[in-house]
Amino acid sequence: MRIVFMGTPDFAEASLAALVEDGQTVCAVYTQPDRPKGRGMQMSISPVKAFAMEKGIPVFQPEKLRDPEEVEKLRSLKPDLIVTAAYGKLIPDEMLAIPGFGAINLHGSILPRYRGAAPIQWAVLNGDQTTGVTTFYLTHQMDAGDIIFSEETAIGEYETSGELFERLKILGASLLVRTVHAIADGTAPRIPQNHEEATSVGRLDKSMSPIQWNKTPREIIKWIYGMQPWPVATMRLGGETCKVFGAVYTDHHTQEQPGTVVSADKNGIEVACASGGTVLITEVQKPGKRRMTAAEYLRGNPLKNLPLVPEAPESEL
RNA sequence: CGCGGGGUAGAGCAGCUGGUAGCUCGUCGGGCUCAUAACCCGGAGGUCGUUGGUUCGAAUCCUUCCCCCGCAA
Repeated sequence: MRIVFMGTPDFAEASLAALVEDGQTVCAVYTQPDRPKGRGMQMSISPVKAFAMEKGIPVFQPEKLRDPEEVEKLRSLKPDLIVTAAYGKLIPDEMLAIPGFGAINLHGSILPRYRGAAPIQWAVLNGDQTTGVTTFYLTHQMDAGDIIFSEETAIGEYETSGELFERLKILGASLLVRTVHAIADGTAPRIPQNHEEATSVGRLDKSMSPIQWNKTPREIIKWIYGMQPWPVATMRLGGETCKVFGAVYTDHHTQEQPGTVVSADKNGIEVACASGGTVLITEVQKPGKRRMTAAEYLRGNPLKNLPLVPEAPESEL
Protein backbone atom coordinates (compact mmCIF):
# COMPACT_ATOMS: atom_id res chain seq x y z
CA MET A 1 0.00 0.00 0.00
CA ARG A 2 1.48 3.31 -1.08
CA ILE A 3 0.89 6.00 1.51
CA VAL A 4 1.25 9.74 1.12
CA PHE A 5 1.69 11.31 4.54
CA MET A 6 0.75 14.90 5.30
CA GLY A 7 1.70 16.55 8.57
CA THR A 8 3.85 19.20 10.15
CA PRO A 9 4.61 19.35 13.90
CA ASP A 10 6.11 16.72 16.15
CA PHE A 11 2.64 15.42 16.87
CA ALA A 12 2.54 14.35 13.22
CA GLU A 13 6.13 13.23 13.16
CA ALA A 14 5.37 10.55 15.74
CA SER A 15 2.74 9.11 13.44
CA LEU A 16 4.96 9.23 10.38
CA ALA A 17 7.72 7.51 12.31
CA ALA A 18 5.33 4.82 13.49
CA LEU A 19 4.15 4.14 9.95
CA VAL A 20 7.67 3.91 8.63
CA GLU A 21 8.72 1.70 11.48
CA ASP A 22 5.74 -0.50 10.81
CA GLY A 23 7.11 -1.09 7.36
CA GLN A 24 4.51 0.90 5.47
CA THR A 25 5.50 2.33 2.12
CA VAL A 26 5.42 6.05 2.60
CA CYS A 27 6.13 7.26 -0.92
CA ALA A 28 5.93 10.97 -0.20
CA VAL A 29 5.49 13.47 2.60
CA TYR A 30 3.69 16.78 2.49
CA THR A 31 4.45 19.41 5.08
CA GLN A 32 4.19 23.15 5.57
CA PRO A 33 6.74 25.29 3.73
CA ASP A 34 9.85 26.27 5.68
CA ARG A 35 9.27 29.43 7.63
CA PRO A 36 11.51 31.78 9.56
CA LYS A 37 11.02 30.96 13.19
CA GLY A 38 12.38 31.54 16.61
CA ARG A 39 14.72 34.19 17.94
CA GLY A 40 16.60 35.76 15.11
CA MET A 41 13.98 34.53 12.66
CA GLN A 42 16.05 31.57 11.58
CA MET A 43 14.59 29.52 8.77
CA SER A 44 13.37 26.26 10.18
CA ILE A 45 12.05 22.99 8.83
CA SER A 46 9.15 21.06 10.31
CA PRO A 47 9.78 17.94 12.40
CA VAL A 48 8.00 15.92 9.75
CA LYS A 49 10.31 17.23 7.05
CA ALA A 50 13.36 16.53 9.13
CA PHE A 51 12.29 12.96 9.67
CA ALA A 52 11.39 12.43 6.02
CA MET A 53 14.73 13.75 4.83
CA GLU A 54 16.52 11.50 7.24
CA LYS A 55 14.66 8.53 5.81
CA GLY A 56 15.10 9.64 2.26
CA ILE A 57 11.40 10.14 1.65
CA PRO A 58 10.52 12.76 -0.97
CA VAL A 59 9.16 15.94 0.63
CA PHE A 60 6.64 18.30 -0.89
CA GLN A 61 5.87 21.71 0.57
CA PRO A 62 3.31 23.37 -1.64
CA GLU A 63 2.10 26.77 -0.53
CA LYS A 64 -1.38 25.97 -1.82
CA LEU A 65 -2.90 22.60 -2.61
CA ARG A 66 -5.84 23.93 -4.53
CA ASP A 67 -3.89 24.07 -7.73
CA PRO A 68 -4.37 21.78 -10.77
CA GLU A 69 -0.64 21.28 -10.95
CA GLU A 70 -0.47 20.07 -7.35
CA VAL A 71 -3.41 17.77 -7.86
CA GLU A 72 -1.70 16.19 -10.84
CA LYS A 73 1.53 15.87 -8.94
CA LEU A 74 -0.26 13.96 -6.22
CA ARG A 75 -2.02 11.79 -8.77
CA SER A 76 1.31 10.86 -10.30
CA LEU A 77 2.43 9.51 -6.96
CA LYS A 78 -0.32 6.91 -7.30
CA PRO A 79 -1.12 6.77 -3.60
CA ASP A 80 -3.43 4.09 -2.27
CA LEU A 81 -4.08 6.07 0.88
CA ILE A 82 -3.52 9.58 2.18
CA VAL A 83 -2.77 9.85 5.87
CA THR A 84 -2.84 13.24 7.52
CA ALA A 85 -2.06 14.46 11.01
CA ALA A 86 -1.84 18.09 12.02
CA TYR A 87 -0.90 19.16 8.53
CA GLY A 88 -2.27 22.65 8.83
CA LYS A 89 -3.80 22.84 5.40
CA LEU A 90 -7.20 21.97 4.06
CA ILE A 91 -6.98 19.22 1.46
CA PRO A 92 -9.16 19.89 -1.58
CA ASP A 93 -11.79 17.36 -2.60
CA GLU A 94 -10.01 16.62 -5.86
CA MET A 95 -7.09 15.28 -3.87
CA LEU A 96 -9.23 13.29 -1.46
CA ALA A 97 -10.65 11.46 -4.45
CA ILE A 98 -7.30 10.26 -5.77
CA PRO A 99 -6.31 7.36 -3.48
CA GLY A 100 -8.26 4.15 -3.85
CA PHE A 101 -8.60 3.75 -0.12
CA GLY A 102 -9.37 7.38 0.47
CA ALA A 103 -7.84 9.76 2.97
CA ILE A 104 -7.75 9.46 6.71
CA ASN A 105 -6.78 11.79 9.54
CA LEU A 106 -5.63 11.43 13.11
CA HIS A 107 -7.42 13.85 15.43
CA GLY A 108 -6.59 14.70 19.04
CA SER A 109 -10.00 14.16 20.57
CA ILE A 110 -12.86 11.72 20.73
CA LEU A 111 -14.91 12.90 17.79
CA PRO A 112 -17.43 14.36 17.32
CA ARG A 113 -16.31 16.32 20.36
CA TYR A 114 -13.74 19.05 19.74
CA ARG A 115 -13.58 19.30 16.02
CA GLY A 116 -11.16 21.97 14.95
CA ALA A 117 -7.82 23.46 15.71
CA ALA A 118 -6.94 22.86 19.34
CA PRO A 119 -8.84 19.80 20.60
CA ILE A 120 -6.21 18.69 23.08
CA GLN A 121 -5.87 22.03 24.79
CA TRP A 122 -9.62 22.54 25.02
CA ALA A 123 -10.14 19.19 26.65
CA VAL A 124 -7.80 20.35 29.40
CA LEU A 125 -9.13 23.90 29.59
CA ASN A 126 -12.67 22.62 29.96
CA GLY A 127 -11.66 20.34 32.78
CA ASP A 128 -12.62 17.11 31.03
CA GLN A 129 -11.76 13.92 32.87
CA THR A 130 -10.90 12.10 29.68
CA THR A 131 -10.10 12.71 26.07
CA GLY A 132 -8.47 10.68 23.35
CA VAL A 133 -7.57 10.27 19.73
CA THR A 134 -9.68 9.36 16.74
CA THR A 135 -8.96 8.23 13.20
CA PHE A 136 -11.54 9.05 10.58
CA TYR A 137 -12.08 9.49 6.86
CA LEU A 138 -11.53 12.95 5.52
CA THR A 139 -14.50 14.57 3.88
CA HIS A 140 -15.29 18.00 2.62
CA GLN A 141 -16.41 19.17 6.03
CA MET A 142 -13.65 19.58 8.60
CA ASP A 143 -13.32 16.72 11.06
CA ALA A 144 -16.76 15.41 10.21
CA GLY A 145 -16.02 12.20 8.34
CA ASP A 146 -16.81 8.64 9.33
CA ILE A 147 -14.93 7.40 12.35
CA ILE A 148 -12.69 4.38 12.10
CA PHE A 149 -11.19 3.94 15.53
CA SER A 150 -10.84 5.98 18.67
CA GLU A 151 -9.04 5.48 21.90
CA GLU A 152 -9.66 7.18 25.21
CA THR A 153 -7.30 8.25 27.96
CA ALA A 154 -7.70 9.99 31.29
CA ILE A 155 -6.44 13.52 31.81
CA GLY A 156 -4.31 14.10 34.91
CA GLU A 157 -5.59 16.76 37.30
CA TYR A 158 -2.36 18.75 36.94
CA GLU A 159 -1.48 17.63 33.42
CA THR A 160 -0.52 20.35 30.98
CA SER A 161 -1.68 20.42 27.39
CA GLY A 162 1.93 19.89 26.39
CA GLU A 163 2.21 16.75 28.46
CA LEU A 164 -1.08 15.47 27.14
CA PHE A 165 0.16 16.17 23.62
CA GLU A 166 3.15 13.97 24.23
CA ARG A 167 0.97 11.12 25.39
CA LEU A 168 -1.62 11.50 22.67
CA LYS A 169 0.90 11.57 19.90
CA ILE A 170 2.13 8.15 21.00
CA LEU A 171 -1.37 6.84 21.46
CA GLY A 172 -2.38 8.36 18.14
CA ALA A 173 0.56 6.94 16.28
CA SER A 174 -0.24 3.38 17.26
CA LEU A 175 -3.93 3.92 16.61
CA LEU A 176 -3.02 5.17 13.16
CA VAL A 177 -0.92 2.12 12.42
CA ARG A 178 -3.79 -0.07 13.57
CA THR A 179 -6.11 1.88 11.35
CA VAL A 180 -3.94 1.49 8.28
CA HIS A 181 -3.79 -2.24 8.85
CA ALA A 182 -7.54 -2.44 9.18
CA ILE A 183 -8.00 -0.51 5.98
CA ALA A 184 -5.60 -2.77 4.15
CA ASP A 185 -7.44 -5.80 5.48
CA GLY A 186 -10.77 -4.37 4.57
CA THR A 187 -11.88 -4.61 8.18
CA ALA A 188 -11.91 -0.92 8.97
CA PRO A 189 -15.27 0.20 10.29
CA ARG A 190 -17.02 3.33 9.04
CA ILE A 191 -19.01 4.84 11.83
CA PRO A 192 -20.87 8.00 10.91
CA GLN A 193 -20.49 10.80 13.44
CA ASN A 194 -23.41 12.00 15.46
CA HIS A 195 -23.38 15.55 14.18
CA GLU A 196 -25.82 16.63 16.86
CA GLU A 197 -23.16 16.11 19.48
CA ALA A 198 -20.39 17.80 17.57
CA THR A 199 -18.56 20.72 19.10
CA SER A 200 -15.78 22.67 17.52
CA VAL A 201 -12.98 24.67 18.99
CA GLY A 202 -10.59 27.27 17.69
CA ARG A 203 -6.97 28.14 18.22
CA LEU A 204 -5.75 29.47 21.50
CA ASP A 205 -4.34 32.96 21.62
CA LYS A 206 -2.79 35.37 24.06
CA SER A 207 -5.98 37.24 24.74
CA MET A 208 -6.98 34.16 26.76
CA SER A 209 -3.94 34.43 29.01
CA PRO A 210 -5.08 36.67 31.88
CA ILE A 211 -6.46 34.46 34.64
CA GLN A 212 -10.11 35.11 35.44
CA TRP A 213 -10.02 35.11 39.21
CA ASN A 214 -13.79 35.12 39.52
CA LYS A 215 -13.81 31.51 38.40
CA THR A 216 -13.64 28.47 40.63
CA PRO A 217 -10.33 27.04 41.82
CA ARG A 218 -10.66 24.08 39.49
CA GLU A 219 -11.48 26.22 36.49
CA ILE A 220 -8.47 28.39 37.21
CA ILE A 221 -6.11 25.50 37.75
CA LYS A 222 -7.30 23.76 34.61
CA TRP A 223 -6.81 26.99 32.75
CA ILE A 224 -3.26 27.36 34.00
CA TYR A 225 -2.28 23.86 32.91
CA GLY A 226 -4.31 23.86 29.73
CA MET A 227 -2.63 27.03 28.51
CA GLN A 228 0.78 25.38 28.55
CA PRO A 229 3.07 25.29 26.72
CA TRP A 230 1.37 28.11 24.87
CA PRO A 231 0.11 30.80 25.25
CA VAL A 232 0.43 30.37 29.05
CA ALA A 233 -1.86 31.88 31.67
CA THR A 234 -0.81 35.19 33.22
CA MET A 235 -1.46 37.29 36.30
CA ARG A 236 -0.48 40.77 37.44
CA LEU A 237 2.32 40.79 40.00
CA GLY A 238 4.30 43.78 41.13
CA GLY A 239 3.10 45.86 38.22
CA GLU A 240 4.17 43.27 35.69
CA THR A 241 2.39 40.58 33.75
CA CYS A 242 3.82 37.30 34.93
CA LYS A 243 3.28 33.96 33.35
CA VAL A 244 1.87 31.33 35.65
CA PHE A 245 3.15 27.79 35.23
CA GLY A 246 2.08 26.02 38.36
CA ALA A 247 -0.76 26.13 40.88
CA VAL A 248 -2.35 23.77 43.35
CA TYR A 249 -5.56 23.53 45.32
CA THR A 250 -5.87 24.72 48.89
CA ASP A 251 -8.44 23.99 51.56
CA HIS A 252 -8.51 27.63 52.65
CA HIS A 253 -11.35 30.09 52.51
CA THR A 254 -11.30 33.84 52.41
CA GLN A 255 -13.60 36.84 52.44
CA GLU A 256 -11.39 38.74 50.06
CA GLN A 257 -12.63 39.52 46.60
CA PRO A 258 -11.40 37.37 43.72
CA GLY A 259 -7.93 38.28 42.54
CA THR A 260 -6.70 39.37 45.96
CA VAL A 261 -3.34 38.00 47.07
CA VAL A 262 -4.11 36.73 50.56
CA SER A 263 -0.69 35.33 51.40
CA ALA A 264 2.77 34.90 49.92
CA ASP A 265 5.41 32.67 51.47
CA LYS A 266 7.68 29.71 50.80
CA ASN A 267 4.69 27.67 49.74
CA GLY A 268 3.59 30.07 47.07
CA ILE A 269 1.31 32.96 46.34
CA GLU A 270 -2.25 32.37 47.46
CA VAL A 271 -4.92 34.16 45.52
CA ALA A 272 -8.61 34.44 46.24
CA CYS A 273 -11.02 33.24 43.62
CA ALA A 274 -14.72 32.51 43.28
CA SER A 275 -16.93 31.76 46.27
CA GLY A 276 -14.27 32.21 48.92
CA GLY A 277 -11.89 29.58 47.57
CA THR A 278 -8.22 30.14 46.88
CA VAL A 279 -5.52 28.71 44.67
CA LEU A 280 -1.84 28.56 45.50
CA ILE A 281 0.40 29.76 42.68
CA THR A 282 3.62 27.78 42.82
CA GLU A 283 5.56 28.63 39.69
CA VAL A 284 5.81 31.89 37.75
CA GLN A 285 7.92 33.74 35.23
CA LYS A 286 8.33 37.49 35.03
CA PRO A 287 9.19 39.29 31.79
CA GLY A 288 12.73 38.64 30.60
CA LYS A 289 13.37 36.11 33.33
CA ARG A 290 13.28 32.39 33.46
CA ARG A 291 10.65 30.27 35.11
CA MET A 292 11.01 30.06 38.85
CA THR A 293 9.11 28.83 41.84
CA ALA A 294 6.92 31.33 43.63
CA ALA A 295 9.29 31.09 46.60
CA GLU A 296 12.25 32.13 44.45
CA TYR A 297 10.25 34.92 42.95
CA LEU A 298 9.33 36.27 46.35
CA ARG A 299 12.96 36.48 47.53
CA GLY A 300 13.74 39.18 45.05
CA ASN A 301 10.22 40.52 44.66
CA PRO A 302 8.67 40.69 48.11
CA LEU A 303 4.95 41.37 48.14
CA LYS A 304 4.21 43.71 51.01
CA ASN A 305 1.00 44.88 52.56
CA LEU A 306 -1.01 41.73 52.20
CA PRO A 307 -3.74 41.24 51.38
CA LEU A 308 -3.00 42.81 48.05
CA VAL A 309 -6.07 43.99 46.20
CA PRO A 310 -6.36 43.07 42.54
CA GLU A 311 -4.49 45.35 40.18
CA ALA A 312 -6.33 46.78 37.25
CA PRO A 313 -6.03 44.42 34.33
CA GLU A 314 -3.40 45.42 31.86
CA SER A 315 -4.66 48.25 29.74
CA GLU A 316 -3.64 46.65 26.51
CA LEU A 317 -5.96 47.02 23.63
C1' C B 1 21.46 41.89 10.60
C1' G B 2 13.13 41.28 12.68
C1' C B 3 11.93 43.78 17.96
C1' G B 4 12.92 43.86 23.18
C1' G B 5 14.54 42.21 28.42
C1' G B 6 18.65 39.95 31.24
C1' G B 7 23.59 37.89 32.86
C1' U B 8 26.31 40.71 40.54
C1' A B 9 27.60 35.22 46.82
C1' G B 10 24.02 28.33 46.49
C1' A B 11 18.91 30.92 44.93
C1' G B 12 15.99 35.47 43.81
C1' C B 13 17.19 40.59 43.48
C1' A B 14 19.38 45.93 44.55
C1' G B 15 23.50 48.87 43.26
C1' C B 16 24.69 51.00 37.28
C1' U B 17 24.35 60.38 37.55
C1' G B 18 32.14 55.77 38.28
C1' G B 19 35.87 55.45 44.20
C1' U B 20 37.46 47.80 45.45
C1' A B 21 29.58 45.51 46.59
C1' G B 22 24.41 45.23 49.56
C1' C B 23 19.30 42.92 50.64
C1' U B 24 16.09 38.60 51.27
C1' C B 25 16.23 33.30 51.43
C1' G B 26 19.45 29.31 52.02
C1' U B 27 23.96 27.49 54.47
C1' C B 28 27.48 26.92 58.92
C1' G B 29 28.12 27.92 64.34
C1' G B 30 25.83 29.56 68.93
C1' G B 31 21.40 30.97 71.81
C1' C B 32 16.07 30.97 73.20
C1' U B 33 12.10 27.20 73.46
C1' C B 34 8.38 21.32 75.44
C1' A B 35 9.13 22.19 70.37
C1' U B 36 9.47 24.63 65.59
C1' A B 37 9.27 25.76 59.01
C1' A B 38 9.31 30.90 64.47
C1' C B 39 12.74 34.29 66.93
C1' C B 40 17.85 36.35 68.58
C1' C B 41 23.40 36.61 67.91
C1' G B 42 27.60 35.50 64.96
C1' G B 43 30.33 33.44 60.56
C1' A B 44 31.50 31.54 55.69
C1' G B 45 30.68 32.50 50.72
C1' G B 46 31.37 37.07 44.99
C1' U B 47 38.18 37.66 39.68
C1' C B 48 30.21 41.80 39.63
C1' G B 49 29.20 36.43 31.94
C1' U B 50 33.63 37.29 28.40
C1' U B 51 37.43 40.52 25.45
C1' G B 52 39.75 45.10 24.77
C1' G B 53 39.50 50.27 25.91
C1' U B 54 38.55 55.29 28.52
C1' U B 55 40.13 56.80 33.61
C1' C B 56 44.24 58.16 39.21
C1' G B 57 40.30 54.54 39.87
C1' A B 58 34.60 50.75 36.73
C1' A B 59 29.85 46.14 38.73
C1' U B 60 28.93 51.13 37.20
C1' C B 61 30.99 54.58 30.50
C1' C B 62 32.40 52.57 25.20
C1' U B 63 33.80 47.86 22.49
C1' U B 64 34.14 41.99 21.16
C1' C B 65 32.12 37.51 21.92
C1' C B 66 29.18 33.78 24.71
C1' C B 67 24.67 32.35 27.21
C1' C B 68 19.46 32.92 29.07
C1' C B 69 14.42 34.94 28.35
C1' G B 70 10.05 37.35 26.01
C1' C B 71 7.65 39.08 21.33
C1' A B 72 7.03 37.34 16.68
C1' A B 73 5.76 32.18 14.41
